[in-house]
Amino acid sequence: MNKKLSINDIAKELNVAKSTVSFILNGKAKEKRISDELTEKVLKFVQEKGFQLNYLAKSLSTGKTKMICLMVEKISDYFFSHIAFHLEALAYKNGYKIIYCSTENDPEKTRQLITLLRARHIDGYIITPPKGVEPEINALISDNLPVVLFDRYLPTVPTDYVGLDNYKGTFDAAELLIKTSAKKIALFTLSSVQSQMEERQAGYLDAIKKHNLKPLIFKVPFENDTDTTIKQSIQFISDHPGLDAIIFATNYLALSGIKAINESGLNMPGDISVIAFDDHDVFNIYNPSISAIAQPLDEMAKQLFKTLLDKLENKVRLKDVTKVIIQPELILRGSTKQV
Amino acid sequence: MNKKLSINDIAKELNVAKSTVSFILNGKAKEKRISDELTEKVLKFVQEKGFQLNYLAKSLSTGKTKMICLMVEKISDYFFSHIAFHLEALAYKNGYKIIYCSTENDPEKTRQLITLLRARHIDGYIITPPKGVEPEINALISDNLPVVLFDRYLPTVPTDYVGLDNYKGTFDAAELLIKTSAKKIALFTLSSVQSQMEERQAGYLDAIKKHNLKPLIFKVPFENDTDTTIKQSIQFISDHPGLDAIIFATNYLALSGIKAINESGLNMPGDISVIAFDDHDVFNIYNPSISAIAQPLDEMAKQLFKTLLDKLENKVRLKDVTKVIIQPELILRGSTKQV
DNA sequence: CTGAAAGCGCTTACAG
DNA sequence: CTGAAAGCGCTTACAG
Repeated sequence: MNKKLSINDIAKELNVAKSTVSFILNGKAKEKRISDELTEKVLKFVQEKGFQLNYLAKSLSTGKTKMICLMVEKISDYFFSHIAFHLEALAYKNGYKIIYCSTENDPEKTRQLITLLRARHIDGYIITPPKGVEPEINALISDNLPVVLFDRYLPTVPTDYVGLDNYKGTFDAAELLIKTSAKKIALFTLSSVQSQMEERQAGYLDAIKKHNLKPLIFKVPFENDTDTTIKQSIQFISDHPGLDAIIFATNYLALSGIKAINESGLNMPGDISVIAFDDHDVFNIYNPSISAIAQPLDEMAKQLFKTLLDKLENKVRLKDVTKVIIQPELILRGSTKQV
Repeated sequence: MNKKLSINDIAKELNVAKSTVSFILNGKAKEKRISDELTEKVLKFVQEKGFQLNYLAKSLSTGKTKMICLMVEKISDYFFSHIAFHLEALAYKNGYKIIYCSTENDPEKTRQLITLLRARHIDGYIITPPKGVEPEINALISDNLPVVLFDRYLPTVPTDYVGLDNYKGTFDAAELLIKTSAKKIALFTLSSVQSQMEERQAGYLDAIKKHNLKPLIFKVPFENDTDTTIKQSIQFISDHPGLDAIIFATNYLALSGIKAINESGLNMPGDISVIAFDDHDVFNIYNPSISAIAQPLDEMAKQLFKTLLDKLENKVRLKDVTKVIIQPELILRGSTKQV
């Protein structure tokens, strides 16, 4: 009873050709001019027996695994785990399974992951790439594997990309703060050369410049743990008296920064206004609630999957490069003064 | 150049038997008494060419895919996404890939997922099961597929389980609150029959009973959205004046509840003490910081993977059932009074 | 150590 | 519509 049924068994049992069964199971009955009667009969039998095609065998002969890889910086991050959830629904609806993995922004680890996954014959890749893996990603592309980068891109890799208009996010946030008459606005960001971080910094700088203010940037070392970031944030705040607003370039920097603001005995938004990049469940719960530049997670996942699927199903030619830039949403809450 | 090398090509190129190459690649050179010289030669060639075994073909003939399924309630939940991250490291180190999916606690969806994954010949399953899928999980087990349940279990399914000592978590939390002389302690939990929720409730009830207090339980409907939960929490709090402590049975209930406490104009811990089940990054950041009954994520993932791997590698017989109960850690922070 | 061979369970031209 | 057959790229007894 443990023995799995195969397409062969079915063919024998029903006295039809193996190929006929295969055609019917793949919905090619009409195309192959197989009688409705026979089609019915086979389908019914398969139903009753609870027969499932062996996907391994199918994959081996078709070359398609119907699996995609979701390679993010860290699957436990709020942003990535939510993208994963939305992506899952879309993938499964279209018959795809998702294998996830975390690069931890380490090029060497990322290279190994790509190698491992290639051996598995994954059909397509969604990747938040660290710098330094350009050759490996280009190799995927030149082997005709669809690759969609997201959240950050690599300038020298000509492939699909889905990401936020990061520049607009910080630009608008800075202008909003200026409208609430903030004069000394800092950006807390990462000491990182990732494209999305550079865009966020550029947006901030341009807004500051436009209004003839002085930029003030605190770069948090990428490898910091939370406690260190909090300590350094407290130090920065005390080194810059009169600081009246902070834009945080990521939500976890915001969480540490808010702790630092509290510990410095400052009030939000009375002493200091705050806007965080990337919304987070708790920003709404916090007291005061925290303003945020939100990335529309659902929309982003949709665009990501659509872009990949178009390639997987050959609706778009592999060589055609699609860039989707999603508009951020500035959500004002209690941590910023009213305009 | 795009054509992938196969084991056949290598055999021809090097003028050796295909089987020899296969043996060498699978580390059976010694066992098969193949000369070191030949082994070297093949390995070197493979290195140079960057040859990768086609895993699909290998899987088809061995019946093993070296893939495991992580089926959780919702991959974007803090707890599950962190388990996913820890599990990933362990899995990859051992040559396994992980396919994730979310049951959303829906038995019908879960059944479909199991069917889909079975067709993919996944080697093993880690599942947080909703009630109602007992037959499907039992079917996996009787087909000799390793299944480890976690976070919650199904009493009628005799298989491995890794979970927290939920009872002890709430029991200790309630006793701690009683020590801080709280008299009117409520439990906010879900209207859910999941085992872990029942254990948490039992722990609370027993501690309350032991100290001759009156239990006070608020069951939040499972299908609530956040805003509804907040509103209902505010209502509950106002319906119960003198409430001086709340234990939240999940971290997201705590987040809503804390919002409700704020909006009710109450102070933590002055008016009301709070302890949340499941720690969360932001509990440490919040002002005041929030006490929590922490699940050791790293330890839990380790035990989960070890339990599964023991079965996958036949270190433990399939029929032997392992139950691992992990001790919670009560982390006291600013939201509870000092003892 | 080698080689030929069967088998894993599918798909897909091809001839009828 | 059917059937025989090759092929996908491996693994693994088996005989030498």
